[in-house]
Amino acid sequence: MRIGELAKATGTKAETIRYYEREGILPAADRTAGNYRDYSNEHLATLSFVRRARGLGFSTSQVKELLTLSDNDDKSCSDVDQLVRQQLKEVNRKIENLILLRDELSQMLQSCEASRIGDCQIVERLAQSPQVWR
Amino acid sequence: MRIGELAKATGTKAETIRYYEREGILPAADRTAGNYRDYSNEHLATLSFVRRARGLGFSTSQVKELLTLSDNDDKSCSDVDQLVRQQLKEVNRKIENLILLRDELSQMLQSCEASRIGDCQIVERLAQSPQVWR
DNA sequence: ATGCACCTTGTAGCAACTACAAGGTCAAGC
DNA sequence: GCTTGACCTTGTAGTTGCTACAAGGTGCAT
Repeated sequence: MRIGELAKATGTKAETIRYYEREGILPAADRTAGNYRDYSNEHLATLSFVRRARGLGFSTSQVKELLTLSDNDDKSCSDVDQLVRQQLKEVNRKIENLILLRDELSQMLQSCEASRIGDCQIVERLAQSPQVWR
Repeated sequence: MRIGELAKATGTKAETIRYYEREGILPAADRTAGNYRDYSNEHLATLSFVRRARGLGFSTSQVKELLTLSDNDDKSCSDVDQLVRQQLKEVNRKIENLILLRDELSQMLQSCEASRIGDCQIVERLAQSPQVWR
């Protein structure tokens, strides 16, 4: 299949696929007589894997690692497990930070509500300290 | 104050401050006889504002908007409110996605636990469809 | 006058794409 | 057989928000 078809099948832009090839994430495809890339079902499977892992927040280098790990089956399981665990930790960290952030933002909005009659405090809140800003 | 002092006071690298100046986020400072940047307390307040807003996940262009909004006091409150609301929505979206992601990752780990004796399913799970990957 | 911390500008790098530009290929329609 | 249009090729530059040099200037203490 040609790059456009693969792109459609995986929801990836053709340019991104070429980028993955340049970066060694996706193996290079065969070429047709007219120098078009010609992808196999293995490519399709690999690219799906890559997109899914990226969607789960793995970096491209982690994805590369996952790919090589899944190539040699023995011993790989604990390494893969390790990577997933690390990623899970990272995700939890992000969630916690975002929740703090959400709380701050909604407090800002509430302080705006509260002072409908006067002028809202959002800018002051952002400026944080009670000094007049500008 | 010189750039290093401002940097220390706000927890920003000097290079980042110069970057903000180039990008028009922070107004240019006066210069000393020796061509060093010489910052005022207003700069300090503005930079604190910028860092705080960035820390809350506002993009640099949103920060610029917030800065200009807070410059002309009238009418600004509802616009600021709007920006904060938008940001809050975005943050909630991110949190939801991350929670989905977390669930998937921990399910992966559990399927690994479950099949201690056999080989773990993580790679298969990533590959998603039951086709053999590679 | 010499060392050192600090400053200046300019440029390049990071991640992970995305967006051109300028040109080649291929099938369909007239 | 020739054109049109969709698709493909390579290469390069842009995006966001910094960060990291390199090569040189300033300011102050010893």
